[in-house]
Amino acid sequence: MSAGRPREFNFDAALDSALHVFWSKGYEGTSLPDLTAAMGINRPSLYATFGNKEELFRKALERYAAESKKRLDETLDQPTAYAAIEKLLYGMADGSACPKSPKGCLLVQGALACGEEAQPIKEELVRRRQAAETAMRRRFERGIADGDIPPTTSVSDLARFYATVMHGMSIQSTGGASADDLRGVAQCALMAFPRK
Amino acid sequence: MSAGRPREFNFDAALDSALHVFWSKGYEGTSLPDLTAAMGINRPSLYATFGNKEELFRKALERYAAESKKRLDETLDQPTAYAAIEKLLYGMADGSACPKSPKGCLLVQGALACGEEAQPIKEELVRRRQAAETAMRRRFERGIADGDIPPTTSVSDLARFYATVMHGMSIQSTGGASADDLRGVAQCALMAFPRK
DNA sequence: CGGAATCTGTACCGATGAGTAAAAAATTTT
DNA sequence: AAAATTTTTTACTCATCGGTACAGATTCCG
Repeated sequence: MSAGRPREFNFDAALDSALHVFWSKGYEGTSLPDLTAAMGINRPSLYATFGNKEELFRKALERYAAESKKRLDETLDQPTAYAAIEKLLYGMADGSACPKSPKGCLLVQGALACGEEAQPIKEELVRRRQAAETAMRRRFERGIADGDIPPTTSVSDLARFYATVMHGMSIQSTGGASADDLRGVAQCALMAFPRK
Repeated sequence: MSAGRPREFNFDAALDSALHVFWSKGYEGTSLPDLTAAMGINRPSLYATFGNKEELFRKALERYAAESKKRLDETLDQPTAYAAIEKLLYGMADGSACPKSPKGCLLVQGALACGEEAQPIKEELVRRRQAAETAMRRRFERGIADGDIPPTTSVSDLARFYATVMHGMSIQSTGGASADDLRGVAQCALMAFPRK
């Protein structure tokens, strides 16, 4: 153990609390008092441990994205591309019902339209959404290689389409859509999957 | 003409400027200096003419929604439900390319995740998105009556699906997607349209 | 011409925003 | 037991936020 007074809060738990606040209120909608209250620490502790508001957001985002990417990769690892996207969409529909997590996806809710000060955050989220879309596209490329997607299919269009649906589901979720509503959306979206 | 010193700015032009700022920065991301600068008026004039920030947003939203609803109704008025949704989706894809308008849809960008103070705005936007979805559902109901949609189709699921796609397109647009990218999304989405 | 009415401009208000200085408290090392 | 180190706490700074008071300017109506 290092010298000095030990910190009285749990790093990961506090970061998780911060994540939840950012997730539900967005970057701009979250104030420092919001954060310190949820994290159960006072301001100087926050600054000493996590840096300023933007750095804290990035750390929380990193945590979210790591977990998120893990689940995405697991979910996409199905025998066929169709099964992969099916599981992804229904997983998102059911995940949005979970009452302990804020509605929607942090990559969408975090900072969509914002003032100039939050612009770097917005751009970071754009990059992360791009990365998710790319992961889907790669899965579709494999689908073509595996022969379960017609080879003439534009995988970038298809990936962009399903990314779009998922972003839209995030909006629907914050708008009050139920898990059942979202399953209906998922079902419709699957009808667009290319067939030979 | 009424008595008193005449106002030196154009009401509609100023409201349009405010709309553009809210549209690109969101409700929370927009400050009063942002607004007064864009509108070319000073603060007391803004308050006297449009009320406070929230009322100004509502007036701008009303303007946006009126125009938006007009276009929606026109677009949906096609011989078949398929033609209607096709025109709607491609119209949105092309509309997002227009460089004089901010990216995305105000109903999505305006206030998605926000602090408690902006909550009423967020809820208002949810209602307006609902209204658009309802308009689409009604068009699909007509499609069933007209016999150009299979009668077993769940029109509420279908309307929610296309609403979801459009919300997602709004996200994609702010993320830098081109009109061509969005046309690809529209094309995929149309593949989900029910066929007998 | 003289109010009455309305808009413009400056200058301000209190509240809240993010961020920090500095002393007190708790622990390890010497 | 004393020194060094790190965290906590309180209290503060300065900028910006939304919103307004008030005086000066410009018009209409009598």
